[in-house]
Amino acid sequence: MASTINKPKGTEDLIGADALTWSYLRDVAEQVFTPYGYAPIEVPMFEQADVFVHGLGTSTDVVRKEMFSVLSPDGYAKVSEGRASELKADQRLALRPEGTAGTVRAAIEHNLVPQGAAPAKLWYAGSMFRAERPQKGRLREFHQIGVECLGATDPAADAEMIVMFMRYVEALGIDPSTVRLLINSMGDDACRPAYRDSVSAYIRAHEDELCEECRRRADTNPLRAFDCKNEHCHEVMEGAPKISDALCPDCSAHYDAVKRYLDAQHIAYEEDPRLVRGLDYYTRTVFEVQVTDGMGSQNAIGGGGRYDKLFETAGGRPTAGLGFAAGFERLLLAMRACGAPLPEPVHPDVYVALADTTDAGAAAAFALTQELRDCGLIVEADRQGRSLKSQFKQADKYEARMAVVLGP
RNA sequence: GUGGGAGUAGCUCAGUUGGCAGAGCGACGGACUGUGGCUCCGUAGGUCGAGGGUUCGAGCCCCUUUUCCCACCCCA
Repeated sequence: MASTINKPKGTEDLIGADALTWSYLRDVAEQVFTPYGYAPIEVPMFEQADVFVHGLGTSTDVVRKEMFSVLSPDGYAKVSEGRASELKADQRLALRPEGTAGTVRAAIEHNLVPQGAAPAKLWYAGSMFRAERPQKGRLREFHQIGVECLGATDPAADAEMIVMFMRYVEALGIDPSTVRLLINSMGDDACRPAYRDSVSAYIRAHEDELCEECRRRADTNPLRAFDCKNEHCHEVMEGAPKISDALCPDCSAHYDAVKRYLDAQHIAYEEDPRLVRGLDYYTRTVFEVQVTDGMGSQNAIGGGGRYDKLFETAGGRPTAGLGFAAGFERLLLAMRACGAPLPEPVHPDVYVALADTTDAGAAAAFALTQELRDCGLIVEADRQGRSLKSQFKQADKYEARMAVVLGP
């Protein structure tokens, strides 16, 4: 509507049913995750920018062009005076674009995974920020529910997390026939660099057949060429070396074990050698859950994987980790598309209608509404001086179970 | 960041070649009713996203801008 002040592009006011649903998704998450030993954690919505820059990687789109940078007040003063180069690390902040980097920072800072201790299993729900052009299923401030399992190296942890994710999707009532789970292994330090080089070499050998973007990727991020939407690139990349053939023995054994655990739990999955998570911290297992109905072009409702190098990158001691995040807005699209149950607004048990408009009558009605609420009932009453007739209409609109009339 | 579409009443949308700003639903008041729901009568509600231009006259044509939607890209 005509207004001089608009909400920022790509943000959303969560009102009414949507606000209820966000809270519902958190409640269901807590119900599903708690038996797996997960406990809630809340970390800041902004961190020193370096937490994300170093954590996610400087070559990622998220860091290169999607971060909301924030300056501390003294940092802002420096930039205003043209002394941006003098900014200190704690003056360059950023709104969190995802939850893992901040959680790992907190885990290191508070030593959440002491040597020899059991894994720290954490879940969170909150806003994330990425400065992308909004579209269906994609906002600049969006909501994620995420989990991180820190300190577990065993492939059973990977499988357990995937099972837990699928249970969550199921608990939300998303039609399983529209859901598919994609998995892949990205290897580790022992095998990925060599694989990366071989893909890079393959791209150079087929330069004539690939789009400009993919040719550029040969240097920057060759694995991303697998994700190219261009049909012809897609075909050409079919012939590229497969990561599954390039995994080192350890990674291969780990990946096989994950698949065996999933098989044993009858979790259906598709191996997708082209699945490349866009954040640099992933190693070994990566996975993505897609939904086919109602999603527009953003069909991934969630994804994640293992990040065994992130702790070291962030300045901690070597610690294994894995996690996933699911997007609230996308889960909601999927739930709506298949008619999954959504929370509904509550209706009053009682509507107190006032026929006696004397001060004494009003006081009696006021006292009654409070008394009924103190008994645990949901009670509505008119606060606009409506006529009795109008009060009945209101009671009807509220879908109150009964009306109490006070007066002659 | 690059494309395409859109913005008119609370909501969904009409609005012809440029000629008094419209409908349905909703809201509010009333009639009827065994106080609501049905039906009927009535009332209110608009900076036509914003700014500029052309014109005797602009919701309509031109320019600028902004927001939303969809797609690319990327990801949740």
